[in-house]
Amino acid sequence: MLLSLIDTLPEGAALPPERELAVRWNVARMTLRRAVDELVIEELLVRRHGSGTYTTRPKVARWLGMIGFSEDIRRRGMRPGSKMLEFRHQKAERAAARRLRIPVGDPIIAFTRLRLADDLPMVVERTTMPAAYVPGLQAEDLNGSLYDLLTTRYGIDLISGTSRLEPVMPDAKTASWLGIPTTQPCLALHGVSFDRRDRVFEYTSALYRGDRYAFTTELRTTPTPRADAKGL
Amino acid sequence: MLLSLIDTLPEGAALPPERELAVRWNVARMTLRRAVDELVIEELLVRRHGSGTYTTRPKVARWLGMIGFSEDIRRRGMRPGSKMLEFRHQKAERAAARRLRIPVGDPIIAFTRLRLADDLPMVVERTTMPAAYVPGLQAEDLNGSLYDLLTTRYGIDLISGTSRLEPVMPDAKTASWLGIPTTQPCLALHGVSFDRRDRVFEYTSALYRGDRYAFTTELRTTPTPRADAKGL
DNA sequence: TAGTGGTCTAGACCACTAC
DNA sequence: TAGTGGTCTAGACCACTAC
Repeated sequence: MLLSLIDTLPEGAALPPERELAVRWNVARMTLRRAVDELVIEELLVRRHGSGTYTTRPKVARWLGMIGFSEDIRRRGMRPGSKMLEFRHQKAERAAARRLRIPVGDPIIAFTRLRLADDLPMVVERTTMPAAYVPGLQAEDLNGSLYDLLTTRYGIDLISGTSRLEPVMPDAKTASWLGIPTTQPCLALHGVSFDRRDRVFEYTSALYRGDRYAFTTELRTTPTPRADAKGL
Repeated sequence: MLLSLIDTLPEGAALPPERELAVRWNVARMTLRRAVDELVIEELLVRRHGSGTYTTRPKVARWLGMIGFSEDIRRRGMRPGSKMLEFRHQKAERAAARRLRIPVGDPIIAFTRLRLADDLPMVVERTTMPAAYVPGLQAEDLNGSLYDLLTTRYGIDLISGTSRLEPVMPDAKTASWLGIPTTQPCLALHGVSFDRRDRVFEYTSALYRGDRYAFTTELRTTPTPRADAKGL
């Protein structure tokens, strides 16, 4: 019954309150909750304490290990935001071409966004991708999750990636965007994402506020290997 | 209470019936069951319908995502090294006791080591563990891999852990150990490791040279949906 | 402060096991 | 068939959200 109900709702919509559903379906609230528990584990629903229970985004493109900023912030119980700082069409110079595995001079799109969580600046993110992969992409399209956009508009799923973390000092411009002094160390994350055809789809360099954004890993040897932050 | 009880039982032993434990601990049976549920998920217990609930037998698997410094350096094709900077027996103050989940005042061992790769300083690592877990441990034993030592001498496998990464500036002493200026940002890694009994076995704080030691992750959405380097 | 999810209770009956 | 885990009930109160 829950699944049928979810089917009738748009993504992100609130379910009726647990008490109401329990009465409607003539079960105890605890019983209803156990059913909801299962769908929460399957990530079809998310609970927000004191607020409600909500449907999630479509399952096709659901990031598992690999999630974007927006989704990650949501899972942390905050509201993601985005502010476009720069958006440009340009030609790939040598470094970009090598990273993206395209010919020098091919058109690329490069943009820089300030990403926020509950309106607080968290990270400055610069993304570069071949223009041919995202025809018609406009700056205005990028005020939310890039991954969602790729999936919904272009039917593209980024299925793997590599990234590297390093500590750096921010330059003056980045520091002012993030609202921190230039003396405060940040975490730089450089990464590439691949799509199903093993194309390098995008290259990202991001500078995170180290004081606000904790990178954590959970490691387990059995039964299902969980993550692999080399160096542990 | 369940964890303590499990500690007293051999592997594969039956727990007392749920109804009995609920009465003994003065909770509703459903409440007890929820606690058992958690340990079943963690694979410390298994249920057998109509029969009972049992402690599990040790797991087969070895290190996957979780490897120590020595092993990691070897995999990178370098020669690991270690230099003891400090080694002390002391009593757990409140913070340490809470982290290690032991009573305040219990004896602990704390040591700080400089770890090298091909004789170059890479990281200053401070480890704290309950003294009772490693009887007879001497500073001289710790010139190599701690994990190897735990396995070979004490028969202990650390099977899971969590860690957190953040960018920090080194203090003067640490900077001089690492051979860097105090103006160069480093990566701090704070982590705990658990053994099979879900005991917190050790707590580590490490400061890595960001310029020499790259933290990388590889993420894949398929086939095993577990990887979870938050923030990627 | 009203409304939401989060947790717990004390009891009932079902399903399965071990004999 | 006695004893075990599995599921459900109807209610209570707590914690958090959104206003």
